[in-house]
Amino acid sequence: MSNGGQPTIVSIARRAGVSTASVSRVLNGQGARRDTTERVRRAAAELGYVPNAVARSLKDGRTRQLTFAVPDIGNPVYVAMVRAIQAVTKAAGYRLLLHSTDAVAEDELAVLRSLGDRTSDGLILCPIRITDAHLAALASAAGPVVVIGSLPEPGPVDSVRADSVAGAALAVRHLYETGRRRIAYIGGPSDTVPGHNRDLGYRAALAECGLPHDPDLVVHTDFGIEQGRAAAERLLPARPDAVFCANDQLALGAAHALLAHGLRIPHDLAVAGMDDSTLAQAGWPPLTSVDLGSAERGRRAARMLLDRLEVPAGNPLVPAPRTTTTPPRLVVRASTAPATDPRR
Amino acid sequence: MSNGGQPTIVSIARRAGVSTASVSRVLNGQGARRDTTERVRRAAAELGYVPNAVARSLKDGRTRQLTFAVPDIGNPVYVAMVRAIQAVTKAAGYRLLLHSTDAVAEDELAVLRSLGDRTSDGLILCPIRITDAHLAALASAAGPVVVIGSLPEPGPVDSVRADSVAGAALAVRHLYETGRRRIAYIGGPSDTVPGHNRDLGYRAALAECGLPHDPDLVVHTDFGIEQGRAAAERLLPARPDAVFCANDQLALGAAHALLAHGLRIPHDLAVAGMDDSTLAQAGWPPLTSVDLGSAERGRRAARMLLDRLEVPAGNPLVPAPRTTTTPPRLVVRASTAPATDPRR
DNA sequence: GCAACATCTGTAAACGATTACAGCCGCTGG
DNA sequence: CCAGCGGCTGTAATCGTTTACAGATGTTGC
Repeated sequence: MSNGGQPTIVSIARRAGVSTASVSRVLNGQGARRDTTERVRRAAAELGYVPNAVARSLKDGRTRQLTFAVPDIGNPVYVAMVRAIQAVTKAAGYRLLLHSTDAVAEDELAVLRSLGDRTSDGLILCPIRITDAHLAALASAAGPVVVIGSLPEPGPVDSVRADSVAGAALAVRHLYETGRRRIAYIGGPSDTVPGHNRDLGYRAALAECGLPHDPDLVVHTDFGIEQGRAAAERLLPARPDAVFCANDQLALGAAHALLAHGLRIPHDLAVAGMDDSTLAQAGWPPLTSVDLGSAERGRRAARMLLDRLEVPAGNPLVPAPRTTTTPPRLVVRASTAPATDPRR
Repeated sequence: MSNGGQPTIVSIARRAGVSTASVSRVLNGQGARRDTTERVRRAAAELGYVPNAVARSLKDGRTRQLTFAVPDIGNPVYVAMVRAIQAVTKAAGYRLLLHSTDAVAEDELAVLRSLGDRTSDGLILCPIRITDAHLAALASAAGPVVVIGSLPEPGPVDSVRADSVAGAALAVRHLYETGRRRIAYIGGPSDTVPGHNRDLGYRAALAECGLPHDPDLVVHTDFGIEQGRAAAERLLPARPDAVFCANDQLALGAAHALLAHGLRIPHDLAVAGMDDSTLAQAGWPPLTSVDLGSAERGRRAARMLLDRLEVPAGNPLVPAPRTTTTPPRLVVRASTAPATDPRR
């Protein structure tokens, strides 16, 4: 044996005194004479044989591996996706390759290209911005891809998106309905898709509620707890009675800043975030947030990908790319209880 | 082309009018005539050739993939490990397969066995308990394994452990030094290695500080925010002046319960957790915690694994398994500032 | 102009599995 | 007793790469 001593189908064949074809057949449940079957089974067991997945992959052109390219595993939103995806793929007998892109576009494109190396059977890509280069690369991808994020319609591939416009509006409307009138906004970087859309939702809901859009009540910054803290500091002079944040991290930071100033939440100011990550429950007081369905998006993306892979053999009809949207859901917690005096 | 239209080394050879050997050589940087080199390069570019990693793996017996078997990606501690591992493997040109075991021993053993399928070149295993079956499987693993966790000495494989005994002691001593005398403990399941060790550290530090071990001040439960809340409720009648928790999740839950009772942190009670995960910073007030070096453990595990893999060819000397321990580090935050009246 | 040598190139054999095909065997029925 | 048939089995090709070896080509020096 030229390899590391690992038994192969050949060693089994020799030991059992049969051909490699028979070994393969027995081990894969094809018919064989009782005698042969037994000898092969025994030899395999004695040698502790484990089939070489690489060789098998080469033969039948599939690896039973899927890749998930995620921008930042530090963010609980993506953790939720990883979990959901992992659960689906595991159940379907696929392994999961985790690729961290660090939100670098060049890296995302590299992953897309590397689909051609046949290392995995499909890819779930979660880009934070979508450039023309992305669209081009998606259109000519060497295998099935599902994008988690918002592609222009009609997209080149399957995609799952969150409705963050509606989600943001849900939160703002809720703040309005609980009596808030000076609703500040801490937004993420507006050149990202989520950053931009949440912005839109904020403005739309303000308009709908008949509230003016006051630039003094808006701050844009990067996502992060520390950034939320700093942003809240900058907003305080404008005397908001509520702060809506594009993200739970920002909301948590903002809440800390407010509490540090001796303000009471929700008595003096309400705080709401987005994503409904574990951070929202972890906050004090627990934060109202909007669940954009991260886990659900992961689940759906994984399913769509598997659907593409499990086309019954000899079916050349490739269905057109589909897009699905997960509905947002408002999760009300203590941080947005109505102000004690509704007329304040 | 019998496959999905993917160009292979054969298509390039045909197009460039050379043999496959030449193509391979050119593409792998071996010497070749200028003319040949150019023709091959051009043909490859025109066809958009990407080498088939599966075939290559089969040939040279390595996949450049590593597996990380993690109990629960929901836990920030493991997220930190995944991140650190991913960073190291990526830099070394390895892909990372993430396998979620859901802390099921049977599943951990299955991963260990599946090392034999040559899907990945090595495994980082993070078991939550270690049984004899684990030890046996480790000893006969089909490839290099690094365990993150505490193996009996001398271990069958490389391992990286945290010193949670010392870590817990650090926290308890800190509480003592800031004037606390009735230090309660919310522990994790004591049949897990971390659960057990943190327990030991708590007791040791109490003894060292000359404090009695009062069973009324101790509660054991599962890890989780909700569990922390419930546990704190049960502790209150015993009138502790500090709560040390085996985990940030527990600490966060406990803090919530205390605040909900109108108690002030740290004025009335100090709270400290362990792991120094993002939850600790997210808490209000920000929680003192003990960094057990999750990221560092991930990093070291990855490095040790790579060390095993990159043995200069033809070196049959396999070094004995090594064990390394990451030192704990106390991170003091607002939740354990000294009580206002030091004599209370 | 030719020998000696260096450099490049092609042929073919691996890697470990699956599988089409053909051959062999034993059985059944006439 | 033999044709025909069905079930097992073995041989060999295949997946896409890398690489040892041998053969071809070119270069240099005399």
